[in-house]
Amino acid sequence: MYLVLATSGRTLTATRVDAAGAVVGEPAVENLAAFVAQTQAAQPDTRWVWHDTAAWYPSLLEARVRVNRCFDLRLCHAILRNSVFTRESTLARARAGSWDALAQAGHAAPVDPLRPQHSTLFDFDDDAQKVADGELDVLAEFLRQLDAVATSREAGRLQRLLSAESAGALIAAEMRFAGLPWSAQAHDEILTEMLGPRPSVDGERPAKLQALVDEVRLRLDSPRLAPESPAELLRALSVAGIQATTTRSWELKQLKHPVIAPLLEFKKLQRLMTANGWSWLDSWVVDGRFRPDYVPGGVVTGRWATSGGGALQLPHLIRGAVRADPGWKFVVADASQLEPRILAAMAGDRGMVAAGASGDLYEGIVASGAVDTRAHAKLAMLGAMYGATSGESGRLMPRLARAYPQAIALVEQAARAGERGEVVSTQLGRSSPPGKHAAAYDDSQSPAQRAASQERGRSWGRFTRNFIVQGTAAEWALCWMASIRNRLSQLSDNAWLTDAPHLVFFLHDEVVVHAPAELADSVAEHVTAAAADAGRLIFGDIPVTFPLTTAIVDRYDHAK
DNA sequence: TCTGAAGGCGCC
DNA sequence: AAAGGGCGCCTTCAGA
Repeated sequence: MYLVLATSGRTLTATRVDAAGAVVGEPAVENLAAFVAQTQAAQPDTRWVWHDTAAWYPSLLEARVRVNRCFDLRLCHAILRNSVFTRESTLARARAGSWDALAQAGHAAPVDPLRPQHSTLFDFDDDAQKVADGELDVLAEFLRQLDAVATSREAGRLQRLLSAESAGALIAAEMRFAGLPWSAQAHDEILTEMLGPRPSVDGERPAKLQALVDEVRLRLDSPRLAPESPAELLRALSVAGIQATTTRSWELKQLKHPVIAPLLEFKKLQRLMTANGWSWLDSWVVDGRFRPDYVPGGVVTGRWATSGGGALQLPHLIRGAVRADPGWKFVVADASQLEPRILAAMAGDRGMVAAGASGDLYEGIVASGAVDTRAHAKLAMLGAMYGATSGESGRLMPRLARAYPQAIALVEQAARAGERGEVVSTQLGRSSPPGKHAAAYDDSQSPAQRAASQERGRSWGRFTRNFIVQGTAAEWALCWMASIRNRLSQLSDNAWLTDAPHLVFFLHDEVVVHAPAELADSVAEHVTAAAADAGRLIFGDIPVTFPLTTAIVDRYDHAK
């Protein structure tokens, strides 16, 4: 049963819709949170339909009401609009409209971490709500989406994708609500240890950073050098007789000169301070919690993005600041070699699936005799999935193609399709954006123009090659998290979200659950079982395994 | 003085 | 060691 929520003027409407898309009731709603809670108590499998989870759900969570299942029309519209599986649908063939604008806008507005994103449901300053009120017909859009799925030859896959995408939206809102436990004191200790004490004057360098600057200036005989300026640094290096074309660390690493070591150290610490230093701490950690702004579906491949706080780039250097509450633990789990396993399963490559069965896919590839070392196996796989053409990775790739012809053929086909300007799709039916870079042979082009156009085509081919793997891995991760969420809420039997085990962090192929210590073992078992659930949801019963590395720890940096 | 591109680097 | 996919964020720097 679906319940479609919408605002009309200042009133709230709810429309009950059955599985076939027929309207079967319009219950009156006085208080949304109470309505949701009561409805779910009577019918736990109700699926709430709304235009944007990020607009509706935070205020429900503030009222201590969780939603079991939802249908996020904004995210699902973006999928159905592009998918080759719904190409012929009314929804896909319609002219661009306000739902496309909403999907495109995402929720790009920067978020003030000190305040919830939407203080009330009727905050008419919010763009998404304005659109909802003025131009979006929520019920009509929902029926169009149901129709697009029902008329598709791949309705089952799409249903699973839309359901996983929507569950992801709920999880993102819940993780932001709960926050990642963060010790500001531990963070400050890390910074103090590495950089020196926090300067009392703004703009002043911490002692250890200043000492490195002094040493760099001395070694380059350049007393006023500002080493954070690439242009200045390049000039100073040149004067000192060092031939560098850029100031990138990996290029500097090749060079032999007394300035290189302190310079690299300076760059590392400078990066730490500007990206995750004291000012980051001040703006993103409040009351012992880091609340990043996740953006589900923010990447074309279906991966999540973030729009503040940089949660998906959290450096290993500061993960020691992530501390479980007293009496609680973190259950940290990451999927081993997720993308190669996804590729093996998508291609139905029995050899590669078998290579992964023992637990370490790369060792399995070595054991098959295709390459000689684990490092080479990894390099060759990365080359296959990213489209390496040169270097060691490019040289190793052909050996992989001989050993695992089906898996390699799948990514090669995706690359060729992209080069021809065609669309490719993930396992559940998220399609790549239309290609603009089909290699065209035009006699009027100069050889240089033709070469440039071919390179654009190849570049788009590398994108589509990677798209099918990265996108399907993202689907696996969404299914994994959705299953974890379901299992955890059953485990905790109606306890409120943050009083029971709950997801607090997600990083593409890795999750962190914050759990009371006595439940940690049980949570770890459910997280492992959920990985098997995800494999079945996406690939059915083929015998592919998705092993996890799991740890129960007090601090995130102790997980590996 | 503001804005957008580019350099650089963190994560997967 | 560093070619190949996807990002976000901070800084510098050039141009309006």
